[in-house]
Amino acid sequence: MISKVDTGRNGTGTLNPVEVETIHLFVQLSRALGQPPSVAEIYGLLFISPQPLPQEDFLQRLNLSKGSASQGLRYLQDLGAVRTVYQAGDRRVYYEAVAELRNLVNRFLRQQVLPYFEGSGDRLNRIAAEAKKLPADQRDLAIARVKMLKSWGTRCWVWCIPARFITC
Amino acid sequence: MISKVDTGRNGTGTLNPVEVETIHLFVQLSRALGQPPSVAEIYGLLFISPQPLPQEDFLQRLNLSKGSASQGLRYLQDLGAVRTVYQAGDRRVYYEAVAELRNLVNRFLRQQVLPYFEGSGDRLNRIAAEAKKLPADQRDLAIARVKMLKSWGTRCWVWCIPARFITC
DNA sequence: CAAATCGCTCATTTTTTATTGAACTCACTG
DNA sequence: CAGTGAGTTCAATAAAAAATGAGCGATTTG
Repeated sequence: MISKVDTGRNGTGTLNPVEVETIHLFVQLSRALGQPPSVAEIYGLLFISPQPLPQEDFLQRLNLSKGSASQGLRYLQDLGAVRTVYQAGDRRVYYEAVAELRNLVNRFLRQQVLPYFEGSGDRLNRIAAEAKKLPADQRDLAIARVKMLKSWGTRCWVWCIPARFITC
Repeated sequence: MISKVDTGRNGTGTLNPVEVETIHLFVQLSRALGQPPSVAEIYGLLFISPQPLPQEDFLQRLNLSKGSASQGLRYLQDLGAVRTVYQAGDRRVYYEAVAELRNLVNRFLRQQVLPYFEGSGDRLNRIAAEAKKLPADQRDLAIARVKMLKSWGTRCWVWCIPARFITC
């Protein structure tokens, strides 16, 4: 991946130095955040592209397989990091990056993190119930910790997601 | 891992239900954040423990290997998620969880994320320099995007890290 | 309607990551 | 100073994750 490089405009199957470096940055970042490299490559390329790109571009310019491109784009779309654009007279679906940090962080927290604190199964409430049954020397701390975990869930919202963004 | 369960106080080699559930929650969370399960298990157990624990406890109660416990604890300590406690009359090192969300997030951002935006190699400045050489139709967007990436680095600080925490 | 295009799915393969445990160091202890 | 316990390191192994691509179905085109 990220093998072909040229120095001028991006002909088919090539990446210019700015694209290479940008993609590389996203790939590195993705490691820290536990995201697959192929997804980072896709987002990186879109992030630096002046115009929307069809799937084909990812296959050719990033040397991705059809599967990776398809799944990666879907994942990014679900995450709200990418949106589709319809191009007149072209059957293919074009993609463009949604390049707003706040938006990205919000959605990441909402979709990947919050569920564990507010899962429909209400795991935290179950833990709290169990905690009350513990022997005295463990109970107090356990109850306090569970309360703390609940507050973490709440804090995610308060912290990063201004009211105008809460639409779901 | 997380195999032995009992319902009373935690004898050697066992985990009570609250511990199991808490650990499980952290293990799940760790997936979303790209952290190894063994690290999550260690942190989860410490998080819910009323008193500091020595390495031995992780070997026995979580069934971890010496290597995992040692490396995991070190990793958590480097991250500032765990601190050591000295226990009178015991040669072993005891650990306790640092359970402050802000602290954890700060350190994670500072250590795992920020470096890519402010690396000593100044990757972003190199990208910016390259961007200026691009043909007109790509240059403007590229320059804007690089500026945006720089602002992301800055935003990390402004966002989550009140001045009183910046001590390094 | 046959042929071509686009893109998805998912079983398999490849690659990466995490875990293990034997061998070691260091510091105490009797 | 031999023996023991705590803890680390790191090469080997096991486990998990990511990537691949053949095989589909759906849609368009001539």
